[in-house]
Formats: sequence, structure tokens, C-alpha cells
Amino acid sequence: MGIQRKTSTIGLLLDQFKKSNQAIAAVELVDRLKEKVNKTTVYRALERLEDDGLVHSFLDRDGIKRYAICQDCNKDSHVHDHPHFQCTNCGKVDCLEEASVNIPKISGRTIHKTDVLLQGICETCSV
Amino acid sequence: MGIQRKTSTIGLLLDQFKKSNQAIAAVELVDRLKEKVNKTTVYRALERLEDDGLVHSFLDRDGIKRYAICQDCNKDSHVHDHPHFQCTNCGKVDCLEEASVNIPKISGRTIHKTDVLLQGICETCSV
DNA sequence: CTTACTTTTGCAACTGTGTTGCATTAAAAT
DNA sequence: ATTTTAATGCAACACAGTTGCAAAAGTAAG
Repeated sequence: MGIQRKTSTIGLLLDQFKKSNQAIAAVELVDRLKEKVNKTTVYRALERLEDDGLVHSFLDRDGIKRYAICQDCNKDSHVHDHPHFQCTNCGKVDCLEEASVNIPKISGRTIHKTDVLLQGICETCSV
Repeated sequence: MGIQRKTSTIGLLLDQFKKSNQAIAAVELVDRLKEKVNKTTVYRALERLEDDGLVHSFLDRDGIKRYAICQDCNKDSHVHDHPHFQCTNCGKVDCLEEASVNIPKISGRTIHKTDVLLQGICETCSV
């Protein structure tokens, strides 16, 4: 349904995304805002942000829902073909906007969505 | 820890995988065997099968754990770089053993595991 | 075939993420 | 200021998967 009203929850969430370029777990956002906003509200506000193309969501290696800022999306066009990277050491997740993954044609099947989750060691953890 | 004893649970599970080439949800297996085996036992037996390289597991679009037969794995070598395909209409999931996805090098990060979940319409549903 | 040893199982209770229904609050339009 | 309806809080729920522990069942040894 998208965002109809500018509420404080929406503002607080956008602030969180501005602080870093990482994909943040929904539970993490619930926790960060727990003094100010109810968890149901956080989940529902994230849905609205996603409907409007401001953020996109995906599941990480643990099946936990994560949200990250969108670069060039809006209410009508959401394209998220970029892979995501999760560090197996620190657990952080990044969008790899610059990397493109080539998906081969699969006979008999029509592909509409591609989810790529790469796992390994990030720069910070590889010292 | 792997399989130490040939139990009926292990046999029942392998039978299920022999029936089709699809990736079966753990909950689905629990349900199929619910008259014969306790759900905890199913989860633990699947773990053992995976340890021995007989099956591999991954999360589907809903974050549900699915298991599928391995082609050429064993206790020491598990390689599962093939993509998985989930039909958005019927929900079925297949291993695309033949398709290979090309993952670009990512500067500063070492990739150890690649999970690719393609979503779209399968042959049966596209009529 | 009996015994001893250890893996596997069943049960019950629990975790954790995410969802639902409903009454209340608060944007925003009139 | 009043009305409208989106957004919120709360409590209860849903559901996949896990844990601890006692009982059962493989397996090897005698």
C-alpha cells in the first residue's frame, strides 16, 4: 500500500539506513528502535518503505529478513539483480551493486527473480 | 557427525528422495513421516545425511530449509554451486545441476559459498 | 544369544522471527 | 475545529526449527 503519511517511524528507519550502506536485519531494526517504536510497527513500516521502492528486502544465510536502501527504484520499478554478500565471520551483509551475475537461460522455465547470496570473508575480517 | 547406524529413519528419508528429483522441505518430510517418525528425529537424521554428503540443504524463498540428493558428494567433498529454481506458482523447487552461474571476482572479499535461487514459472505451470 | 556400549529416538518444552486482530492514536484534509 | 483514515501498540498467535534428557534400538564383543 505504500507510505501515505510521514510518521516518525518512517523517519527513524530511514535514519538507520543512512548511517551505513549495509543490509540491516529487521530484528536488528526492531531492537535498535525498541525504546521508541513497537516491533509490529517496525515490520509494517518496512513493508511500506519497500512498497515505495525506497528499500528492498531479502533473506540472509539464516533466513533472516534484511533490508537495504534502493539505488534507483520507485513505486513502479523495482529491479534488484545485484548479489548480496554476507561475511561468515562477522555476519555483516552488503549489497554488491556493481557486481553483475550472469544467469544462463534455463529451458522450459521463465526466470522472474534472481537471488544471489555470496558468503565468505569480508575485507575487515581477512586480516 | 554423520551416519553411524542404519536406522529405519534414514531408509525412509532416502526413499522420499528417490521418489523425485525435487528439493523437499524439511517440514514436508516431517509431515510425510509423521505417523512413523518424530519430527526431531527427522531433523537430526537429515543433518546426518548432509554430513555424509548424501544430501545438501539450502533455504528457499520463504526461508524454509529444503533438502535434495547430492550427485557427487561425500563426507570430505561437498560442492554445491548449482542454482536452485523455485516456481512462484506451484512452489516446487529443483536443482539445476546443469546450469552454471558465473560469479565475478569481488575486490577485498573472498567468496567461499554461492547460493543462487532463481524464481519464475516452471514448465508445468507455464501452459 | 546375551551382555555391554553407544547411537538414535521420542517427548515435551522452548526459541526466535515474524504475523494478525482490534481498539486507540495521530496525520492530514475539509 | 472537525472529520477521515492511515498508522500504531498491545497481546496473542503461528510456525520452523532446537534442546535436554530419559528410553529404545543398533552393533560389537564375549
